[in-house]
Amino acid sequence: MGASKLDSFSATQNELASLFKALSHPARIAIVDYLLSVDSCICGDIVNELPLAQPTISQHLKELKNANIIKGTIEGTAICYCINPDTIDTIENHFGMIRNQLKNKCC
Amino acid sequence: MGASKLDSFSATQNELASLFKALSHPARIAIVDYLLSVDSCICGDIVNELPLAQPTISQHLKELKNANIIKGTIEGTAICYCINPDTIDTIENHFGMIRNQLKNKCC
DNA sequence: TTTGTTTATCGTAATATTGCAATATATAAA
DNA sequence: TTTATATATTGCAATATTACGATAAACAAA
Repeated sequence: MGASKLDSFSATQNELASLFKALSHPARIAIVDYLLSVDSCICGDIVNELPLAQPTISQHLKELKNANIIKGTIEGTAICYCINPDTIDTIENHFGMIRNQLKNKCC
Repeated sequence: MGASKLDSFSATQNELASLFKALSHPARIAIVDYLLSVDSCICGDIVNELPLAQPTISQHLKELKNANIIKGTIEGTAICYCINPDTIDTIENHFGMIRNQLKNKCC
């Protein structure tokens, strides 16, 4: 076979895995880093920042957008992408829960 | 081509991406969930908990171990796997930094 | 030593991801 | 309308991931 047995896991487990998958490529981490470093939410020039072709960047942006990690607003010809703080919260909360469960454990 | 251009990104970006990649599969999320739900750090029976064959689980455990998300101690014939709190810290800190950078931004 | 138990590795098929050239689409400006 | 600019989509080759049967390795108990 191959390809994961998604139906065998809970919705939450699949959603979390999708979020992490969206962040599992260095180019996408670099895009998030760049969006955080830019003071205003101007974008598009991400293509000039990363050593990847425009279609590749577009693809990575699409994945980040599908995962709700970034959001894009059309601004004339350009598109203004920026981080979606809600999704950051979701992930942060998950690790908070892990931290809570880790108390009272061995290891 | 295909396969990612790892050399083009910073060490930190690659390391973070690797961490997230280790968490990017529902089976591995389920393993982490299970390890958190079990009071003591007894393992091995993860195979009975998940709808996957033993070699597949072993492979997923290996990836989690390589990413330092879990650690395993040999205990006779069995191996006791448990969460590595240090790596949880690392990821949590990263999101803390993102949260800080997000203040004073638009969106 | 032989047997049973637990975990790891190998080999391989099915599928998914990555990257980019070529091209399409959409809008602004001339 | 024509031209330039910004982004998305398509198609495809290279590579990586996922899953598992078969088998190996490591060790405890009989």
